[in-house]
Amino acid sequence: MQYIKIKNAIKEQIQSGQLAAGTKLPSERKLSESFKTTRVTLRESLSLLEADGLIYREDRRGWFIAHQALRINLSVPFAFSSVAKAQGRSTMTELDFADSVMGNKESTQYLSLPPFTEVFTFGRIHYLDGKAVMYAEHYVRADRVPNLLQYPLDGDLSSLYREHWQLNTASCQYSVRSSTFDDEIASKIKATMGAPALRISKVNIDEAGIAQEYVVEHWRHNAVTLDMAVAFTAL
Amino acid sequence: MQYIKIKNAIKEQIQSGQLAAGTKLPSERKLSESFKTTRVTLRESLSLLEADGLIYREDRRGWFIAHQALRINLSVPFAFSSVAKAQGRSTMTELDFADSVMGNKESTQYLSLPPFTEVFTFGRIHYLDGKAVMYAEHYVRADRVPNLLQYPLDGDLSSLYREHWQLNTASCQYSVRSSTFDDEIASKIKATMGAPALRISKVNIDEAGIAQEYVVEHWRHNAVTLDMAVAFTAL
DNA sequence: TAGTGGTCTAGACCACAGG
DNA sequence: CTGTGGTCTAGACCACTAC
Repeated sequence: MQYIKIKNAIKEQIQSGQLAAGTKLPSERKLSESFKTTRVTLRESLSLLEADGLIYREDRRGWFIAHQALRINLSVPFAFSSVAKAQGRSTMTELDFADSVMGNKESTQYLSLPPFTEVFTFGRIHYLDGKAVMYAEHYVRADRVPNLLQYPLDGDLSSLYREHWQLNTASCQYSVRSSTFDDEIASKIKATMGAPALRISKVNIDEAGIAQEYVVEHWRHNAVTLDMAVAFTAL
Repeated sequence: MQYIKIKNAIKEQIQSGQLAAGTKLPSERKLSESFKTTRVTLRESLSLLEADGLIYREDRRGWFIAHQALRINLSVPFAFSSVAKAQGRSTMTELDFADSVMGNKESTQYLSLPPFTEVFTFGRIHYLDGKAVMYAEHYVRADRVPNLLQYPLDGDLSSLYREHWQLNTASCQYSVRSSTFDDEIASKIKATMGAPALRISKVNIDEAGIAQEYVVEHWRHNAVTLDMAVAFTAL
């Protein structure tokens, strides 16, 4: 099981702090040579480290030392950028597309809308320390946010909703599961198809109990740790 | 990219409902032959399907069609067995080990204990529909549950704590992240080392706000989906 | 243009599972 | 004992990245 040994050797190098996050590893050919093995075996080690979250890859660009995971506390309302800033990380958000469409099955279901209702949908790419770590698909009830698409969609959305339409999120419903990147999303965040991902879906509900936005976030699996506090009401 | 095509072919077979959950796939050699490729490429496809959660493997036994994920709602107190039963699934819990030790760094930290405090620790293997899906490590303040180790530890723990020591969990702190199985845990649940996993850590806190138990759950990544509802107090 | 990662082939040996 | 999955070798070609 030399691929285990290789994995551990690389792991030690990383954890000893020799290598800064974001550093590119040597090429697979060089690594396989220095470990006296073949690329196939070496890639086995790299895949393990990727699954472990210690390294990640950018499609056709190579392997890089992973950054520390961002910690997100789901128990409080949060904006990606402010959470990151509080942890000393830099962020950027990029609008991928925006459109007005007939709601699909998922969005109408989560937003409790009748079929064929208009929804605004848009996709955003989120960067952490210069690296794309998450892709978010948004679905918003069109009747609640008229002309949404005329506003800038690459900033803090909750502020936008509040300022222009007096909408606040009073509660959220989350669903979290492990998944992988499909072809389309992988290419948007320069990941490889099939790479491990964390899928977080979120329904934002206003004070009146009406679901107004449905978001599906696709995270590079090692980029985030979710925290939450739950208080049980007396039974 | 034939491994994509093979992946999709197998995926279709599974999703068309031809194959029941838990069914073993044909051997890798047979599959690679019928897809006219090599085992290396075929295993690439299988790995993708594993990451996708459609199949899983048991070490050296082969590949199996995955069951549907268990949905767990973290917002309410729950027992593994009752949640599963409500979803029509059968469960079993097995005690792996139980011991009294000096708390390690992690457990003393999460339980807010001074160093060198005694804690009870035990491990449990959780089965869903006959398959091992999760391994849980428990750390409990010894002073709160005297003689804990003399009681049966393969049942519902919250009932046990309540009946014998009048302990209730009033709130929980969760932390969720993607990870992989290490050698030890993999072998306990017959997974393979490095297979994708979901790591859920939980601190149970009583009515007085004292942390009494720290639990780390290691889930086969496709075996569970986490739901939660969060209400934000007015700001 | 040179080198890289992504993909693929055609074998091989071993330890373990299951009969 | 047979067949299986786990591991490994020594190549190869292509499309893309980085220069």
